[in-house]
Amino acid sequence: MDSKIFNLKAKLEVYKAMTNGANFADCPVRDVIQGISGKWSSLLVMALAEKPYRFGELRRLVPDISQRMLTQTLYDLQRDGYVHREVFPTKPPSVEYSLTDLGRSMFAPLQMLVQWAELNHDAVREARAVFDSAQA
Amino acid sequence: MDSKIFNLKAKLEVYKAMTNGANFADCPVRDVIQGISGKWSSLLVMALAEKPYRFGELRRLVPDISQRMLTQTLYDLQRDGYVHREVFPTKPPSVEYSLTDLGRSMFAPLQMLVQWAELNHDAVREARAVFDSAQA
DNA sequence: AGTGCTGGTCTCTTTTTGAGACTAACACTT
DNA sequence: AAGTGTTAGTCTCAAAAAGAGACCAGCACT
Repeated sequence: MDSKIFNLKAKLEVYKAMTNGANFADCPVRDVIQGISGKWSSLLVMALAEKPYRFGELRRLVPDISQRMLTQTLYDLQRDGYVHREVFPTKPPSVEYSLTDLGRSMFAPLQMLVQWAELNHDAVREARAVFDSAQA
Repeated sequence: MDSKIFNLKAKLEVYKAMTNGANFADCPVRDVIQGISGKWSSLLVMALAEKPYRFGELRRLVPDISQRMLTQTLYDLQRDGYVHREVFPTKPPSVEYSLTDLGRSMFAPLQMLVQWAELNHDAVREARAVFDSAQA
């Protein structure tokens, strides 16, 4: 019998209707936030907010990023319009990455979060310690 | 000969020394940011900022999260002290998730970023369109 | 000729995530 | 009493993403 399955489907439709306009599935905010919430994105934006950097400089500045992820994250940031990539015809050619106006504009609120992180690092670390010892 | 390797190692030490105090490898900010920069973390914090939710409600609110990732992200947020988890002895037992004071405190700067995302969604989308057509 | 620099790409392995079946204990319906 | 529904998860397996490291071209310096 698929009466069970049918009922389930009906319920799902109800849920969909109930949450329409209030759910987060097709949210423009998500579209933007996901682009900057990657593991390395915010870090690179923070670095580039200080000053433009070359590829190798960034690699040395963030030693535990793989070259592969550095390339890709910079590519993604460039695609979303946060970062400008400029190739200089030196030998060997060098590539400089810098924030665009959009990137700088996005860095402003990001910096709020970074400041919060600085101030509350200890609180988070203690929360972890408490939680871990409670679990044990 | 490993003179090549030796030189490389020496250089790496130099780089390490050069960037000490200025690199991002052991940054307390990173420690905090990474915890909230996951794919689902900020989204769930945003939802819980509105009001407390139960497990199933969150799942319906964010239809494209897997149950597995919902469980795990909530666990991580709880461990870092952003989220409080309370089990009610109903039948079947229900579990309510809510933001802690730390969570609400973190949501304040996060909201700045969300507002920026709302305002600049179109700019990002256009940057992508421009970039993609330039690549083609 | 050998070594280094540049900014990558390619391949392989490990980790993370997603999809979906499955659970226990109880309530309500039939 | 059997069947269905609810709850908040866990478990397993497949797919996607990330990390590690070799490799590349082109030129400079020794």
